[in-house]
Amino acid sequence: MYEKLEQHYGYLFEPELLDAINKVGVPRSVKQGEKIMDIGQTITAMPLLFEGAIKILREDDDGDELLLYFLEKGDTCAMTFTCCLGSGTSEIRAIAETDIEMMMIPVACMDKWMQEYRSWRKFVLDSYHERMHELLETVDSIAFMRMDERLMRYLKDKAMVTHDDVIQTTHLEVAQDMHTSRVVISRLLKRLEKEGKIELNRNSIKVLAL
DNA sequence: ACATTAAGTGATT
DNA sequence: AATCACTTAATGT
Repeated sequence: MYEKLEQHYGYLFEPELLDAINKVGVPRSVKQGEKIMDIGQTITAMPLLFEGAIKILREDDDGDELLLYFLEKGDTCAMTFTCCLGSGTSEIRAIAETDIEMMMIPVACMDKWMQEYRSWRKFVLDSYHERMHELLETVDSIAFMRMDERLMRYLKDKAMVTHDDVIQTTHLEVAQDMHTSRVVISRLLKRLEKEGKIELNRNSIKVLAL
């Protein structure tokens, strides 16, 4: 496990910190589609991602979902930071977009290391900043972009995090992530295909314009 | 062969 | 852009 830690975070953290992480961190692997965290659940640990991607969702009153952003290797979840200061319960849902390998760090350590390690402090602050930025981009896309632009952004994003230009999904799933109806997505996808930006097949979408 | 699920389409708001 | 109603296509049993 230490090798993975060093491989993915060695350039960020000093050896002592890597040791400390290795000591308290609990390795965890999650299969694709599994729920990692749900709304209202108490947060006890923060994830350090080694492999795979996680999608972060918000839920409305009717139980409909909305994709906020993806987490990738080297990322960590900003929600865990806020929980340390506030309620301790999650405001978001996290689902494994692909198979995941990560390490869970107890929130207590996370707090302690903030004072002890400059590199950790920088890592946490940078991550927070990055998440905030991504969140704003998502807000922008919802508020200012047309649906077709938004859809294209979604597809590119998804292709990016899975490292595959062929996205395995259904129109319905896309619609739910974007909080719209399947019919709308089907129509837009059809149009994007005619424009030569994507290729459609049952249960898969190939993104050409990367 | 039949049921189920995914995707395409016209019409209406 | 959302919803309804309906069709067609693909896939599982």
